[in-house]
Formats: sequence, structure tokens, C-alpha cells
Amino acid sequence: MTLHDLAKELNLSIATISRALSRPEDVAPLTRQRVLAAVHRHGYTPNGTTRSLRTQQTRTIGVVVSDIRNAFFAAVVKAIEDEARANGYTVLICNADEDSAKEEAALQLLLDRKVSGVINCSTGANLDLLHTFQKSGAVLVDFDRESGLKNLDTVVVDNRRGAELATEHLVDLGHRDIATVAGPQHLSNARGRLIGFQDTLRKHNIQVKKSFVQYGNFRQESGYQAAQKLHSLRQPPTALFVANVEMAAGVIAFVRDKGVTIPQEISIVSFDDSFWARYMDPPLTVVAQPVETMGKCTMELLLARLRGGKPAQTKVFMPELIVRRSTCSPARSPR
Amino acid sequence: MTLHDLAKELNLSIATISRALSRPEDVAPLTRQRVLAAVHRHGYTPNGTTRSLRTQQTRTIGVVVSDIRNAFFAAVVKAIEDEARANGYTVLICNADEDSAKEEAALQLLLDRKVSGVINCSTGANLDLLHTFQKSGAVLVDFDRESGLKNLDTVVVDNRRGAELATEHLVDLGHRDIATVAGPQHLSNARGRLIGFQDTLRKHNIQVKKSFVQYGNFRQESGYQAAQKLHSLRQPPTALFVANVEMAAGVIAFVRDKGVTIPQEISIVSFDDSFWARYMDPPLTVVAQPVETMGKCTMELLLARLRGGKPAQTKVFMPELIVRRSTCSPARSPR
DNA sequence: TAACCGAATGTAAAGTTTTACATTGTAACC
DNA sequence: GGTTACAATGTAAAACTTTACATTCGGTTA
Repeated sequence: MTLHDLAKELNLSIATISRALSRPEDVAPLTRQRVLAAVHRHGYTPNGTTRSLRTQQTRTIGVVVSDIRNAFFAAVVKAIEDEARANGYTVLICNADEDSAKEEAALQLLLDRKVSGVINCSTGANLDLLHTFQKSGAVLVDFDRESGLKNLDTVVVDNRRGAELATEHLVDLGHRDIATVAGPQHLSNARGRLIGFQDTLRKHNIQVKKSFVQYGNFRQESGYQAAQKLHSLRQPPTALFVANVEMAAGVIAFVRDKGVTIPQEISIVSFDDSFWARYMDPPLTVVAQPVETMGKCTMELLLARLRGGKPAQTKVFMPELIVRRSTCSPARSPR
Repeated sequence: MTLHDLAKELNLSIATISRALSRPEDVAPLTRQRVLAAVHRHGYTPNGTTRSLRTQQTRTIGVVVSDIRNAFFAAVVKAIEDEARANGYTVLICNADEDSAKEEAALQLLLDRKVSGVINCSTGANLDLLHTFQKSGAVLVDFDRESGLKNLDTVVVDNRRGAELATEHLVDLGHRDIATVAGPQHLSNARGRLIGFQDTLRKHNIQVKKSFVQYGNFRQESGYQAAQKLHSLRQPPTALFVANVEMAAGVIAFVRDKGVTIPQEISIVSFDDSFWARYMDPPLTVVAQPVETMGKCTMELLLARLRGGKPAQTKVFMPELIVRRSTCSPARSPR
């Protein structure tokens, strides 16, 4: 059922039908009624594809996240979507799995679809594609990580500060053998978290052992492996700062497999909070990001940009340490 | 940058450019090379919107779920998306929040977008809209709940069996005062779970008290409220079967707020498993669904349907009881 | 009554791609 | 050499909507 069909049925021109739907005041009341009745009778819906073609805008925002099952991203996406929908935009979610090839595929898809904007949790690769986006007139926003591109809005948490908060907390408890499961260093957030960790230790004159810095890829399995490596060390750490929830999940899986007790044998503090962190055994001490606010803000910036005007800006949100029970003073006294 | 622009630049017709990209063998090797070079040089991407218009297919599948933050749906969506992408389809995710008005908006959006198919976790309202979909030629699949429509593929878990498993487990432990936090009864899965619960109790000659059946809406807050009501009963239950994870989260939040101990004071078994359930305090006894398999299967059915042929079918998956430590025998002896 | 006005409706173009059909040019064959 | 055949490319229509501009027609004004 198209405008054409309706026009024929009602003996009107397609223009009149179109107008009856989009600018009711431009059409005689009686005509409008007839049109509306027919539309309803046939369950007609304008073809969004064609409208996009004609109006040259898809009113769609692409969001590239690493994994929608990750509670952090799920929450962000929800916030983004609510805000988008409220403004008449649709959100297209793509999983990149922290894999630059998949990210490329996702971006290519969004490019094909001529989205109005992209919220990118970049792997840092694919700069060329992102650049193509900008040239195409799409609005780009970096979220969670900085792609390194110029002239785009950026929404991040203060990663160094978050790591400081976490590390400081461990040091305060008396730990000296503190390790970290860091994220991939090509990501700005992972770098920030590692630097915050290292700086804090140095500030307290604690040597940063190389073996105490394990690198993961922000995904669960890598957390498991990192924990494994740390555990097999001659002198394992008494405390651990994990750079994101997913890896923390992996760490916890390993620790449980091994029967290591938290926090007595190892204190754990992780970046990112989630509903479950609170009810875990033991409840997890975490560095929480204001997820909903950040998601909403991201979309607001994007929409503002779309409406034109405003120059690009960077919003840095403050993380918060939530002390629960996965951290305590070390059993063996510090050397 | 459009075909037109490229054509002008290369002094070819748009048809040739189009062919060079979509059916390389129909074009002279040299020409193809020239085209490819230009395409690459300009970062040209065919306009997906227009292509959809021309080919009359969007290669997009809409998925309507209640909340993407719900671990069950997050996992399902991931599985669906992977399978879709592997087959050249894009997935459009919509949140309905178990709210029929929001579901309507979501379906309307998908209708506008002329999606090729819809995977619907229906609230059961909006049958008319779903019907419009079918008339429009889109393929519909019911997931998790049955909309009641005829002639569509359906993927569900055996809800009665799941509830039986859970309830039987509680009865076996010696519980007689068993309550349930049921889902909204207009949803087929919620009905199945309640019936399985009731039948099992009856089978064991246990009276099903009215006050022991609390109804929630499958969302967290309603779990909290239901727990509250059960807790305030003169004679509270010693065991509880919760009909989904989200409500279980609410129940746990309440139970913790009140300082009630699990499982000593109350045994809890919930529908749906998640990574965290295992590491909670105590680890949660659950009825698990084969989430990934179900998600993948759903998409496979949909794609098969899209390719034509196959009549609609219903796949019922078997749930599995995973006993962890949130259930034990009751402290007070059964009356 | 002629001229004009405005409301209601119609006409047609544009947006970009795909593809059936048409055209061109060249090589092969008799 | 003229016909055939085929490969390469071109032409133009179609997909459906929005919208600038054009037309129609009843009524108002001088």
C-alpha cells in the first residue's frame, strides 16, 4: 500500500494524501478525514526508506560498542536510546567485540546506512573510516575512549582519577604488593587507568613491578588469564586493581576456581559498577561511573551538534569509589 | 559522492559503475579497476537507503525486547545479531519495557522502516499491529512469549517444565510454605511458569495459598514489592520461586535490605541464569535456558522463512535446573 | 463585471540505485 | 565482405515520498 494506491482509491493526488498526513492544516478538513480513514483502514505507513531518500536524512544514530552483554554498555545504550527516541531518532547498535576488524565492518555498515551520527567506543583503529564519516557530514562522538580525531564531541570518565581512587584505597589499607589487570594500551581509557595506577604507587614510593602489570583486552577470558598469571607468580600480589567489569568477571571466575578467598587472600577493586556487584560474594568494591548521565549527555551533545552551531566539546565525568567488601588489609604484613 | 559523480569523473555511465561494484564479471577488467580505484579514492559507499528502495528489501530485522539491560535479553540479542550479521542482515533493537504503549511505538517504528522481519517478545497487546506486519509481507517470529497469532515461528522454553523443576526442587528439600513471584498473566511464559508451579504443589498435596502468589511485571521493582508483601505476611513462606531474573534481582535487593538470610530463612530459586548468579552471595539456584542456542535458532527460523518454503513451526527448548546455594531445607519443620 | 485573492488540490521533479533493454563495436565465420 | 554473435557500455524506467510551483475555482472588492 503506497500513497499512489491511496490516491487512486480516494481520487486524489498523491500530494494531497501526503499533505493530509504531514501538514494537516494545508488540506480541507473533510479531505483529511477521508484520507485518515483510508490510511487507518489499510494500515498504511509511509515508507521510511523513501522518506529518508527524499529528505536526505535517516534520523538514525549508530552506536558501536564492544559487547552489549557488558553491563556497562548495556546501561549506556539504554540511556542513549531513550534520549534518541525522545527526539525522534532511531539507534542502530553494533557489536565490535573490541576487535578492529569487526569494528570496521560495523562502521562500514553504518556508512552504508547513511546514519546521521555515530557514537563510537573506538578501538582506535579505523581512523580512516571515521574520517570518511566526518567528510560525509555525519556527526561523530567519542564515548568512553578517545579515537584521537579532532573536532568531535567526547564523553569520558576521568580514568586516571578513577584508578587513583582505587589504588589509593588499596594503599591506604596497607597493601604494597598491588597488581593490576590493565586494558589494551591502544585505548585511551586503558592508558589512563594504568597511568593513574602507576602514578599512585610511585607517589607512595611503591615500586611498580613489571610482572604486576598484566594486560588484557577488556574481555572476560583475558581477565581469567591475567589472574592465572598473577597467581602463578612466586610472590603473588595481595591486592588487585582490574580495569573493567568484564575482566573482573574473569578474574573472579579464576579466583573462585582456585578457591582463593576474597578479600583475605586477595583484595579486588574493579572499574565499573553493576547491580550485581553489590550482591556478590563478597560485594565488590568498585569505581563507579555515572553511566546513565553519561549516556544521556552523549546523545544530547550529538543532537545539539546535529542541529548545528555548538563547537565540539569534551565532557569528563567524575568516577566514584564505592567501598564494599572485596577489599581489606593484607594478611601478611607489608615487607 | 554518488554513482553520478563517479560516472562523470570517469566518463562512464552510472550503470557501468554500478555493475563494476555488484557484478564485476559483467564489466571489462580495466574498467573495473578504474572504478574501484575511484571508489576507493573517494571513499564512496552505495547509498543503502536507495538500494533498499530499489530492491524493495531492507535486509533489516527488528527485535523487540523488554529491556536490553536484562542479562537474558542481552545474551539473546547478541546471539541473534551474530547470526543475522553472518547472513548479511542488520538488527534493529527496540526496548519495550514490558509496556504495551512502548511496544506499539517500537512496532510502528519497525513498520515505518519496512523491516524484513520481526522477532517479537510480545506483551500480547498490539495484535492488530502484528497483523499489519504479516499483511505487509514481513516475517514474524515469537520469542520467549507467544503472541497468539497464527502462522508464525515460535521459539520458547518449556516454561511449565522449568517451573516444575524449580518447585519440585523446593518440595524435595522439605518446603511446604512455598510462594512465587509470578509474571504478568497476559504473557504466555508467565502463565506457564505459574501453572507449572501450582501443578507441582497440587501434585504434592500442598495447598496453593492465594497470598503466596504475588504478581509482578517482570521488572526489578515489582520483585522488590512482591518480596515486601510476602515478608509482611503473618506466616511468610520458607521458599520462593521467582519467575525471572529481573524480579529476582528485586527480591534479593529487598531481602538484603531486611537482613534476611538466604537460604536459612528463605530459599530462593529463580528462572534465568546469568554469569553473576554463580558468584552471588549465596550463589543462586536457577532454572537456566539455553540462551545462545535459542537466539541462534530464532534467527535461523526467521531467515529460513524469509527464503521461503518451510511452514511455520514451534521450537520448545528444555530448561535445566542448576542447584547452587540459595536453596536448602527449611529451618522450621513443615507443618 | 473585471480583476484579484486565497484556499484546495494537482503536476512534476528530485533523491540514488538497480536492471531490463538498447546500442555500439569488434572478432569470427562462411 | 557481409553477416552473426558476443562483449562492453549506455539509456531509461522504476522504486515512493516530499515539496516547489502551477492550476482551479469560489468568492470578494472596486
